[in-house]
Amino acid sequence: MLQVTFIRENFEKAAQGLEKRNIREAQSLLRQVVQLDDERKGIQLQRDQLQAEANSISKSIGQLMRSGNHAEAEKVKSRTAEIKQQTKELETAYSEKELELTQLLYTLPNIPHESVPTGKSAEDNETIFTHGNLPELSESEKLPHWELIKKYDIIDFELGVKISGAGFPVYKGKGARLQRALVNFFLDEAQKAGYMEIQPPILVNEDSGYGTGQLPDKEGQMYFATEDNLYLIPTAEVPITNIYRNEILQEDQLPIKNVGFTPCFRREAGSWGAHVRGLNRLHQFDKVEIVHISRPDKSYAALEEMSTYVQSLLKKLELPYRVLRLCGGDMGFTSALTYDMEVFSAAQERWLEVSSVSNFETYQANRLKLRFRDENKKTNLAHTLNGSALALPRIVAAILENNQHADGIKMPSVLIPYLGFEWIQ
RNA sequence: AGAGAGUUGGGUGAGUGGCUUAAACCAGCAGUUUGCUAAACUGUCGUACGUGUCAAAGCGUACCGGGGGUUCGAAUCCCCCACUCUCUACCA
Repeated sequence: MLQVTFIRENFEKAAQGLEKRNIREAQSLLRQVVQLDDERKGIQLQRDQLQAEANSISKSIGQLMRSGNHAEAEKVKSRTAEIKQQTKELETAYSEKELELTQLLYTLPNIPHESVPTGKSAEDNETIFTHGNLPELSESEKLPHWELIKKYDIIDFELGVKISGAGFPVYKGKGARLQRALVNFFLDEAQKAGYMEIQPPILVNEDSGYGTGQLPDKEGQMYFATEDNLYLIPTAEVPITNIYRNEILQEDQLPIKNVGFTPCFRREAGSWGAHVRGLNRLHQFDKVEIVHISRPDKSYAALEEMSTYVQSLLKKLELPYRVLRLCGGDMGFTSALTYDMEVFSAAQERWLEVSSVSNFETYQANRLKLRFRDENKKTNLAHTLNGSALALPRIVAAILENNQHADGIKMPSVLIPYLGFEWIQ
């Protein structure tokens, strides 16, 4: 969530930022924040002073008791009743005010970076880079991936329905090998690029959900194990970033670069439609995720590094792609700047999002209490960033569609050492 | 899953209702001494919010696994929860 001190010191900038996200009444919402915080401070001052008085009375009672002056002690005691009552009231008022403030802050998204274009929807996103030529398939060799996987019997949706339900495909034979090859390729590349590999839990507790911002708003998106109060992760971002929750890092530990492979689980309630056939949207899918923890002054350089890295993967896989800078209306709630990487899927003739790389600045770190100690030994909130590198299903869809021939599908050469075969036939 | 024992600062670890402002030691940091290293000595050493200030120092409040309660006063007593260890059971 946003920091109140930031809002106080950058009121106009914050208001303009929220307006870029099409939030009406941004000024008035921010004024409310400042006012609630003022009220909170006022109550805290009264409460603390009263508490100080109570503490000193208690101490004097202790001294009287020790010196055996019980009568005097009893006398002083009687005076504490009123203070106690008042303290209790102030304590309650303080908690209420703090809760009210927090709840208001939870409703405010991150302030977009100045380079974020204004806009309402995905149509207003800015294409900043395009790479590769769009493949031209003949009409006879233009099967969408949901037909190709049947033709070659490599991914089975019906079987998934039998075992689990819609959106839980079963990967078979060369389909399963392709999954494993991609995961290993992505992890090896990340290691070469200086990332430390993490294998995190894929069930997380409530605190972790709040830390990275999935809670309180998006609990409907996560599967929940009620018996144990644990959520199935929607992305490895959650467990990996929460490693650093409530930590004060030393400056020489930064930047932190982690990579993790996990399955991801999303309920996707109510988001099914014409465009989500086949591998385009699933309840369970595999993803390799990269996470950076950075000094504030280095975080945008880190974002560019991540973007370049993700693009290098797409180039090696020989997939045509484009990079979008998301507009204010399409950007995720917690992000300050997001690049989406989309690959072209030749039979569907659509761009598919395969990675989303974001800088959250201090928005997550504030909830996470993720700080670092700077050269003056002061603690500051760190910046968190993450991105997919990469999400598998749509990559698989594009590889299958773009490389299809009449007699089989040719695998990208970079994967062949991992696969042990060149063609799916 | 059952029984028992635990959870105190970066680490070890004392502390069963008020001289605890959480001892002591180790590690860390700064300094003194010193051919160098080591050692010794001195000092310092938590977080958050508030207050104060140009900034700071200082001061106040809270925090001893988390939450609630008893009390004038809680690390200490009571209740709930989480986690750790040991034994038993089970299991890959």
